[in-house]
Amino acid sequence: MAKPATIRDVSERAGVSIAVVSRVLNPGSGPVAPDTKLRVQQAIGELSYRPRTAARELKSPGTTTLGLMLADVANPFFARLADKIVWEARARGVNVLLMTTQEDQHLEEECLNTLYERRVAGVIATPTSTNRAAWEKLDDLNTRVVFVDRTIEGVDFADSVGIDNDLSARRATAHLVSLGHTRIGFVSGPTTTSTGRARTEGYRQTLREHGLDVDESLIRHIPFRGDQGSDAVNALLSLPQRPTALIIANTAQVIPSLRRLAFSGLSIPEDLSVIVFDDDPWTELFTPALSIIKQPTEMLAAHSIELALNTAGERGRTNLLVQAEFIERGSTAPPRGSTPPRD
Amino acid sequence: MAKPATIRDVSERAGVSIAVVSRVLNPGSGPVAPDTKLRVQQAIGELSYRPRTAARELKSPGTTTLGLMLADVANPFFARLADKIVWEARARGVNVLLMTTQEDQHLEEECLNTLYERRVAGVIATPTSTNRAAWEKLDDLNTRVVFVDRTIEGVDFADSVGIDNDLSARRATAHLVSLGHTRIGFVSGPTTTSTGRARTEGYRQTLREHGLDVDESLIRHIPFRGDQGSDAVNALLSLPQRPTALIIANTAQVIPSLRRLAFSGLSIPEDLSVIVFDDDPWTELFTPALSIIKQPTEMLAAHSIELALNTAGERGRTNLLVQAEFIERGSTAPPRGSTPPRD
DNA sequence: TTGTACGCGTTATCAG
DNA sequence: CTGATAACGCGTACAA
Repeated sequence: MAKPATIRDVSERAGVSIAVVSRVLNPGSGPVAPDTKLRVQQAIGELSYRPRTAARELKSPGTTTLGLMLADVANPFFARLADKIVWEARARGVNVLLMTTQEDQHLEEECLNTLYERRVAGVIATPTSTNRAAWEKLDDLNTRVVFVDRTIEGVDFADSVGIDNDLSARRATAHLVSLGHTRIGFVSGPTTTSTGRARTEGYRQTLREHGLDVDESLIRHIPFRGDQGSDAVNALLSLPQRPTALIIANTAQVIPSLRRLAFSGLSIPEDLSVIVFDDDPWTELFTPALSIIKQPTEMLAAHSIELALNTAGERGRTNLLVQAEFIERGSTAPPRGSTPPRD
Repeated sequence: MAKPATIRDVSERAGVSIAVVSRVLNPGSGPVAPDTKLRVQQAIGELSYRPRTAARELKSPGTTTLGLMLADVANPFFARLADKIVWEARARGVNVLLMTTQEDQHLEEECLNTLYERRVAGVIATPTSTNRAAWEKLDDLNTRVVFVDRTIEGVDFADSVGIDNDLSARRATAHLVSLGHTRIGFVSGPTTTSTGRARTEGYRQTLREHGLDVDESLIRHIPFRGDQGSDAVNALLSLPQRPTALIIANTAQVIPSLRRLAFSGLSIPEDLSVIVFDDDPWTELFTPALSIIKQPTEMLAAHSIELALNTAGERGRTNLLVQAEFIERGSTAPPRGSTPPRD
């Protein structure tokens, strides 16, 4: 009920001017006599005074807030990312404004505008669309923009941090090929996304390098949101020559895909080898334990923060690719016998 | 590089005063001639002007920001909650400041101070400790405080939203009893938490109502963070008379617990029936599909927001308990044979 | 219908 | 070492 104390209240109580109080509040901004300082601190304590952030921000051009714009926090991968980022940010004394785009261009633009209005110090985002104008305004503000996990083209002032998608897909594919698989289904993200494209490319390349044909009907590009993983798996399993192995390179679709697999009656890995891009702990609890591509969430978070809060250096100059680990568990094995599946 | 336009720049370009621009920006705050309005809007467009949030907040006592203080966003339950809350908040034009306490009193206090300084409109939190002084300062600000999922005592001005923990535990326990189980292990949260206590109480009551003894050695209270679920399960299985059923009422410990179970060689549900408090999609993919207590995340989120943004009504008057659903799947069955386990 | 002038809480400048 | 005062960008009485 009582109005919060202002810097003026403190100054009066301590019998000094507001300037002195400010200097006590921001050490290093000017000299203060030891005993004066003590009086001020006491007054601050008694009034339980706290400087108002809004007023502070009004003066200085920047803020101590970071924008975190993710596609979807319900996705455990993004959730872990958010957790780490919030943690790292806190350690640096900055707060995180969380927004979700739900993979929607329109929402994304709205978020970008809000972030602009709030003059956030930096933005860490999983971009959904090339919203040139909106992104550019942030650049005008000198705001650091860091793309994490994905990238978009046409925004050249943004730094980026992600995993080596191409290499990750290569590893997964090569592993299956080395086991003897020749028909490998591949479920990936939309071709409009950098991750969707890079992973598919790694897959294609690896097959070619091993002298195998690339059967386009084995590749499925599906959205991150929704349940299309189920349909995609269904389609793959209904192929005249069904695949003997499957790579689910769309993390958001792992669960729907596996749900469909469970209904198929196929046993893993005897009938079908499976590798998923997902390092959620439950993948180890699945029967059989799933072979995975594990994304180093902490690394992604740490690098993102570093770039987003780094005032030095040119913007858009850094494009980090951290390696994802392939962990072999029980869901991958040589194809059944050496006879191809009947058609 | 170019400094962002201010309201003054717009007024000059449109050949009007800043007051008029402000009125165009905040419709309803005063009359504006149609053609003037048009000129102003055009100027705004040309300069791509956006009012600065910090300056806005300085005037009005409140803000359009909501504080979301969760224990841990890496926990999928909280992640889904955050996702929904961010979504609902956006729909109401408010932004969400995300913070995590990691179940740490000290961090919690730090967060509360930050939220105070920022004059957030409301706070939705999973409280960790009774930090009377810090919570009270928010109350002085007239800030709505809503506890979600958990509650603490001594903060009587806070509203709360959670599931009916007592009833949920009763349902789970009753189900197992009705199947014929008499020795039911119970893994719950710390006794210092409202959820930990309520769930355990529901369990105890139900056993008593059915004329069964409450064997305290079957009850394990473990922290939310860490991997103690593994040890707890280990201890329960090592009991002279091991339980024939297990309720894991500590969502954060479900995975560690199940991991330990997987090593035990026990088959579910033949050797051990299992019910978990967790509605993550993977619980359905587990073999066998897990019987669960499903928390209605969307409801929790919707109610929380409603309370946190509701300026009307007395604070601390509302304590919502939404029902959690028991979903029977494949992990529960009558105990093996009718003979009690040998001792 | 429009413009002027002030206040919001803080920090920075510059004179004492 | 300290104090008065001018910004910062926006909203809003109040005057024109």
